[in-house]
Amino acid sequence: MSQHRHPGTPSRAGVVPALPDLPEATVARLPEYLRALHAVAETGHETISSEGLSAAAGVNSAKLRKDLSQLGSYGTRGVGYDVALLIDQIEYVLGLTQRRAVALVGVGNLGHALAGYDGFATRGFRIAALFDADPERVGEEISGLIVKHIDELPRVAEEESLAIGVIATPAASAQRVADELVAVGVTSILNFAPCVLSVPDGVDVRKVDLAIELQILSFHEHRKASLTTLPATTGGSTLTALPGGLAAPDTQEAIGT
Amino acid sequence: MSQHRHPGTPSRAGVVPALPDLPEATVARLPEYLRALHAVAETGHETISSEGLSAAAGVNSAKLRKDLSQLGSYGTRGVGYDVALLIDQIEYVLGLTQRRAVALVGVGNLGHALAGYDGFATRGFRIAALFDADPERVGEEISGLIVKHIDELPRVAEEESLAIGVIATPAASAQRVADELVAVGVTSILNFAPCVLSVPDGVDVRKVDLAIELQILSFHEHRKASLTTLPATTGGSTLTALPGGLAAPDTQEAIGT
DNA sequence: CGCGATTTGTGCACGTCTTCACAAGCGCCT
DNA sequence: AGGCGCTTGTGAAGACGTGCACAAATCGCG
Repeated sequence: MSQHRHPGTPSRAGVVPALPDLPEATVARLPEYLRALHAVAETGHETISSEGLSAAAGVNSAKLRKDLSQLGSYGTRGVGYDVALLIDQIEYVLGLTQRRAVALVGVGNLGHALAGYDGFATRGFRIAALFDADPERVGEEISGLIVKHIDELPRVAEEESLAIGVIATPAASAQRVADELVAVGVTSILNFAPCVLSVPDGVDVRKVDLAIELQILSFHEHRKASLTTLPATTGGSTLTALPGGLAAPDTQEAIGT
Repeated sequence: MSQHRHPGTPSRAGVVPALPDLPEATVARLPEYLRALHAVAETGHETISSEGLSAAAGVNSAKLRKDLSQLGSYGTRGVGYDVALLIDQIEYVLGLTQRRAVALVGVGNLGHALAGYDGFATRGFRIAALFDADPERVGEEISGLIVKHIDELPRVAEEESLAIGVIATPAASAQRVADELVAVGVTSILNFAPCVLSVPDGVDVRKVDLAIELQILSFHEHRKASLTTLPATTGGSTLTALPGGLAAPDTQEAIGT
């Protein structure tokens, strides 16, 4: 949908800087800005201030301005940013002007959901093929796509231009799949398997581990709990507060694999 | 499985520091160390050096040592770290000595997968209840749990001690669900909906946006592509390299909602 | 018992990221 | 035309995170 047509685009509108190497922190926030901008666009506003957009994106307004200024100066002082123009710029910088093909490997529990996740389709990506190593799953249809055997990866990679791969296999298979993806020319991998992948230079890997996210939250829960119970009791009771440490968790049950 | 019994635990073994406020960056890595440690434990090694563990966790060894030193000194110079002891310590710091109950709201595409994800169960969490607002889904059984209507949240929250909530609803419902979770005492939220949540102070929110991860990868793809094509042609051809900018992506199709 | 090999724990320097604060620029109103 | 209010873009300072390099500590062996 190219409904973003900035009204009075002057002659040199749409000029973008020559992909200056943006700070990673900035790159990681651009997609969030983009999402916020689409939301703003739907409300009908044609411009938005850094204050308004930063609120919608959940960041500090100075940080947002600095981030956007790295793309070039697309704001107007006293007015704000042109929503449609900014959307175009960010999409260009992120390389979303073309719909990128993604290969998804592993159609187990999580892979199944990812294959059906419409957020990929609506935000610049197209799942080009589904793969699995389990012969039982090959042939199955998932949201309009037929699951292929992983051995067909090289053939499919030739037909489509596959640059991005998503790994949703068990950890034990992840490294092997990664190697195969790299072998057919994939240079970006999104890894959902709970393990570290080793890849050659030039290949980017991002990892998403759902359990890790919960464990980080668990830490904060633990901290909040120890903050509210410890200072309440002066000497400490439930968890004995010694000058140098707490009672050992030795007797409690440990959790693990 | 409390099979981690460090052999010769001296009298004051297991003493942990009183939850010093660790740097966020360190906290975010501890779960990764924990996962690597479990992997090492399965190989039978009783101790591991910072070099070996850092390789398994995919980080710099100095960083790992500094991280671990913040928990207290649990390594032995010349030897390394006691695997079982370190597992206990990290699990304690992360608050994983108790299996935490988690409420999952939204059993659509993604929520369905999360409900069946065994990584939660094996790494310290228990999905206590599933909720959805759609009456059609209420009553459905997913991996042993019956989906309840979101209105039953307060009742369930009283029975279980719910401190962590996972939101896997569409973005439009996420804020409302967050408010309801906070209302029943949830103080940590893992948000899969592509939107910013506003919550009171003291409530932690972590966000996972699958499309954003892909968009970040897309940026790097874009950059890699412009690096390999641009320097090849001196003056720039495909993407005209002007002193201040490139040709506009104006004519190309924009992607978005 | 002493020595060398090994590995931890950390001081220090460097780079990155964040935030404040404000000058410069823009549009609108009079 | 001029002034006023609003907003961007950025300099500078500080907080934070990273990685090197090395002293201190421990073990094993002769």
